[in-house]
Amino acid sequence: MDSTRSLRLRELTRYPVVTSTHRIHALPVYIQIAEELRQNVESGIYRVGDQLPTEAQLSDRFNVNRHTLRRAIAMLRDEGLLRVDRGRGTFVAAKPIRYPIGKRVRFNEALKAHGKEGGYRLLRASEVPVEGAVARNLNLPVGASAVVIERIGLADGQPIDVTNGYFPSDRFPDLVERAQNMKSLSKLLREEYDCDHIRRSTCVSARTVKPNDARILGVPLNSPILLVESINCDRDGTVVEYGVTRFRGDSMELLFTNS
Amino acid sequence: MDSTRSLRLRELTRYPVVTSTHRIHALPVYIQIAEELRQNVESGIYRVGDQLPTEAQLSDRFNVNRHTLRRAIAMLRDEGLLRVDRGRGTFVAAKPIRYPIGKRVRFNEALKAHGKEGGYRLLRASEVPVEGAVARNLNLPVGASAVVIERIGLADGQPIDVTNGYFPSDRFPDLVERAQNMKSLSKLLREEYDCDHIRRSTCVSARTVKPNDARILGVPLNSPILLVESINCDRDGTVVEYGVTRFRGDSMELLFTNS
DNA sequence: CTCCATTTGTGCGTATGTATA
DNA sequence: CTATACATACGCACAAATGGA
Repeated sequence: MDSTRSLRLRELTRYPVVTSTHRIHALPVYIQIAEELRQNVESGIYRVGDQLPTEAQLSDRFNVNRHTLRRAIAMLRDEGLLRVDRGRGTFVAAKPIRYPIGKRVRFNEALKAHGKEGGYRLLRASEVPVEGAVARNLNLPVGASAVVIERIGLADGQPIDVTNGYFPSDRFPDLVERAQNMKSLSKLLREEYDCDHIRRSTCVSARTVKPNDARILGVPLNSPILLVESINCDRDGTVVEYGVTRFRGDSMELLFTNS
Repeated sequence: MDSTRSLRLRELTRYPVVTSTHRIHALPVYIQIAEELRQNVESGIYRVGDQLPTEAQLSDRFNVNRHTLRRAIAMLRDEGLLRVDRGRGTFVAAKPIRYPIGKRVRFNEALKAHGKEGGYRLLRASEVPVEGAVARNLNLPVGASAVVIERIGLADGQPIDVTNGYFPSDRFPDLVERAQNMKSLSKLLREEYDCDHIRRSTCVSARTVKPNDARILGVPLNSPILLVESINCDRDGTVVEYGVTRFRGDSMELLFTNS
């Protein structure tokens, strides 16, 4: 049998009709199938969360052995397009939220670009004495006072990240009280404290989630997270926030562009 | 017993002498101890890889209960400064390599800044037909030819990352052959192909390592990695490389700055 | 709870086309 | 040319997980 034949598609009406205008001949069949399925997802035939036909059905539709089809599925699973649940089926994976990192901190805007409703849930707002990395990055002596604001970032109600933001107490008087009912932190800083809140540096590494964060984010233990340390400044360059954010690794991408 | 007393240090000559100029009074003892130890590490009294005194010795030195000392150790362990091996001891953890992400791709320079010798090991250089994300990002039709260069990034001989770089074949003729004995990829592109290799965008997410990468990087399965997709352009803005890099999460930080 | 159908995961054997020495 | 190694594809069987009766 010819192992590099092109696809012979048995086009069943029950399944999305496949375009046959751009037939590919030289590529392995499993890659051709992956491309077909990718197109099906990108063109909206299968939408996020949808269950794909079973492996048996798909291998029938593409007229290939189940192994061949599984290899195509595996490719798309590896690149994050599909999610395969043993015993349940194959589903279109939720696209990771792409968060562009620029000078401004625009979390809600990034979510809206994905058609999601952003939001925060305040866990804690209190004054603490600074130490370690917090003291160092805020340029405060150890033991000085800072306001820590711990909050969960939500996308359509689902937890996406946990952030501990540290603000120098003397720059932001009464921040603890004012943070209680805020809707947007950027807005609060801008309107109440005349602070522009510009991102100076962002340091990214990968870790495994800690038990407490796993509980908050609703992910299993040993899940990967993006650990992001950000230093945000005022217009005059003084540091106004040292933030430590733990993003869910599976549903978040940080995009840095050189415009 | 006063839980917020300051440190009363029994300064033993066997241990590094502690500065007593900046006595702190209001902070919890375990934080004061953590600050002391952090200072000890930062000032070079304990160096990377050194074993700290045992918990018993340290609790004796700081005149506190072992539980109090352990809490200080835990803080420093959680923030990555120390590494605690059950049954062996406590050690100063290797500092993560901070890799500044700018317009230019300067991996070796980043390593030299950490006093490490950079290097590459070529795993594969071959021509492949493109599909999926590679085709999309290189703006090539599915099935077109690209050169894939798979290489391990080394710091002092230790694997730090695995990168698959995809280059359009027609822009880089004979790249497969020329890549065999190259020392620097940037240099090769610049000198042989008159290509400037400027970073356009960098997309970061966190994943768990795949078995093959775990073997290459020498990390256990389920370790977190930084998955970095980068798109690099020529002077004229055409895409010349689509790269997928998997960094060890524990020993690498990516630093993005808004200059 | 057990039982069972459905669905994905894994292993082995076979065959063929492609690339290389 | 042969010999070898590798990638691709198919067929069959069973294990493991899920979910409903």
